[in-house]
Amino acid sequence: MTEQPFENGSTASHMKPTHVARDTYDERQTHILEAATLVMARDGYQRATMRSVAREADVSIAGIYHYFDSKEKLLFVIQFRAFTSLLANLRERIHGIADPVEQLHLMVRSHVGYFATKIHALKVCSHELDSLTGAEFEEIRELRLEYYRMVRAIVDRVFGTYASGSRIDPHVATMSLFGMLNWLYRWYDPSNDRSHSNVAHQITTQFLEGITGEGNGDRINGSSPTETTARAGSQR
Amino acid sequence: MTEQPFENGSTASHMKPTHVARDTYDERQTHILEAATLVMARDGYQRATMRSVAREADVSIAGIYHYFDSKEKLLFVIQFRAFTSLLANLRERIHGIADPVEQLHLMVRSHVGYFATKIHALKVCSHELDSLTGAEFEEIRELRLEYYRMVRAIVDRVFGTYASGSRIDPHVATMSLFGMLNWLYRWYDPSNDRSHSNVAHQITTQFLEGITGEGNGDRINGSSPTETTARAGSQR
DNA sequence: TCAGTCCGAACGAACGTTCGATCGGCACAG
DNA sequence: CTGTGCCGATCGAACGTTCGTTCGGACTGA
Repeated sequence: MTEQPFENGSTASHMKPTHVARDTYDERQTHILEAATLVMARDGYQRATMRSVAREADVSIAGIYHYFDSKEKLLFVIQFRAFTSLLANLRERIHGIADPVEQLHLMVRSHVGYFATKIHALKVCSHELDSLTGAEFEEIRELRLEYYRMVRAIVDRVFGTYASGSRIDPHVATMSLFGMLNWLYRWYDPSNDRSHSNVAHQITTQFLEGITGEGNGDRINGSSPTETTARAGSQR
Repeated sequence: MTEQPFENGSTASHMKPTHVARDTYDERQTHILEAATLVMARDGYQRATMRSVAREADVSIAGIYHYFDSKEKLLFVIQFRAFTSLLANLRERIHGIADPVEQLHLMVRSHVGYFATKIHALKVCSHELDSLTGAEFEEIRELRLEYYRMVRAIVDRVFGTYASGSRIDPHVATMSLFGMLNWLYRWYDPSNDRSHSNVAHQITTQFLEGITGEGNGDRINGSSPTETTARAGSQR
C-alpha cells in the first residue's frame, strides 16, 4: 500500500507503521537479507528457519519467497555480497601502493574494519563455508579463492622483501593469518572491546614480526623436548 | 551388561559377523561415538541425522538410544572427551617445565599432534561451539575456559620474560593463537600435507616472533596516518 | 483491468524420539 | 543337567513436530 518510496523522510524512524513498508524492490530485498543475516549469524544456517527470518524481517514466510527462490539462495546472496565487497574494498585500498608491508597493513585493516560494521555477515561467511552446495558453492569458493590469492600475493611479496631467507612456508603463514582474522567473530566485540584499528594493528604487527623476525632467536629452538624435564620435580 | 570382554579373541577381525558385535558396553558406546564424530565433522551437527549416524555405526536408530539419551548428548560426550583429553595432555606435558617458551612449544605441538590423530573430533570442537544448550553447554564452556586459562598463563609468562615492553595485548595475542590453531581444520590435511610437527613448529615460531620481536622494527610502522588513533581506544 | 506485492493455509518430507517385541545369555530352582 | 524366568541389547515401525516450499487469492496503485 502507498507506493511512496522516500516520503517517510531520511530518518530511520520508518520501521513498520502497521505492516506496510513499501519501499523500493531492492530496499525490501536488502531488508529481508539483513534480517536473514542476523538470524543466520545468531542461530547458524541450519537452525535458522524461514519462519524466524520472516519474523525478524516482519514479513510473511511466503513474502520472502517473492524476493528469494529458496533458503539456500538467501545464504548465497549474503556470502556473495560480503565477499564481493571485501574483494572490492581490498583492491581499491591497495591499488597504487608499492610497499608490500603497507599493503598488508591495509589488508588487515580493511578486513577488520569491514568486520566491525558487518559483523553478522562476516560471521556467516566465516562459519557457514560448507553450507552451500552445487554451483552456488563453487561460485562462492571461487570468490574465496580469489581473496586468498590476493592476500597470498601480498604475503609472498613481504617474504621476498623482508624475509627472503625465512624457513616459514608462505602458505602456512597465510592460513595462519586467515585463522587470526576468521576467528575474530568468536571473541571480538566491536561495541565493547577495543577499537578495530587497534586490533588490526596488533594482528598486523604480530603477523609481520612473526614471519620477518624469524631466524635471530635461538631460544625459540625448543625442539629438544625431554631434556628440560630434568629440572622438574618441584611442582606438585 | 554381558561382561565377556575378550572372548571373541584378541584379533581385531571381529567386526560384525552378521549383525552381532557383542563387545563391552564401553566399546560399543565408543564405536557409536566415533561414527557420530565422523558424521558430525563431515555434515555439521544440525545436518547430521541420527539415521546417518546409525548407518555409519551399523546399528539401528533405536540402538543408539540405548547408549545415548539424545542427539545433543552425543555431541556433548564428543566434546567432553576431546577437551578433557586436550587438557590432560597439556597438563602432563608442561608439568615441571620452567621455561615458558618451552611450554609454548609443547602446547602447540600437543594441540597440533592431537589434531593429527583426532581430526574429526577437533573439527567438531572447533566448529560446533554453540550447538549445545543449557547445562551441557555451560559444562563444555567451563572446559574451554580452563584451556584458555592455561594457554593464557603460558602466554603471559612468555610476555613477562621475553616481551615485557610489548604493546601487544596478551588477550589479543592469545586469541590470535587460538585462531591459528582452530582454523587448522579448514586447510590442514595431516595425511597429505607436511608433518604436524613441522606445522606446529612454524606456528610456534610465528607466534613467538610475533610477540617478542615487536618493537625492534620501524619498518613495520608502515602506516602512520590513522593507526595512532587506535591506542586511544579502550585499551585496558 | 492488470501487474506487482503480499499473505494465510496448507503440503509432503524429514527429523528426533518412542514403543512394543524379539533374541539370546545367565542365574538359579528342581 | 535341564528347564524357566529375567534382563540387557537390539530392532522395525511408527509418532508427533517442524521444516522448506507452494498455491490460490486478496489487496493496491496505475
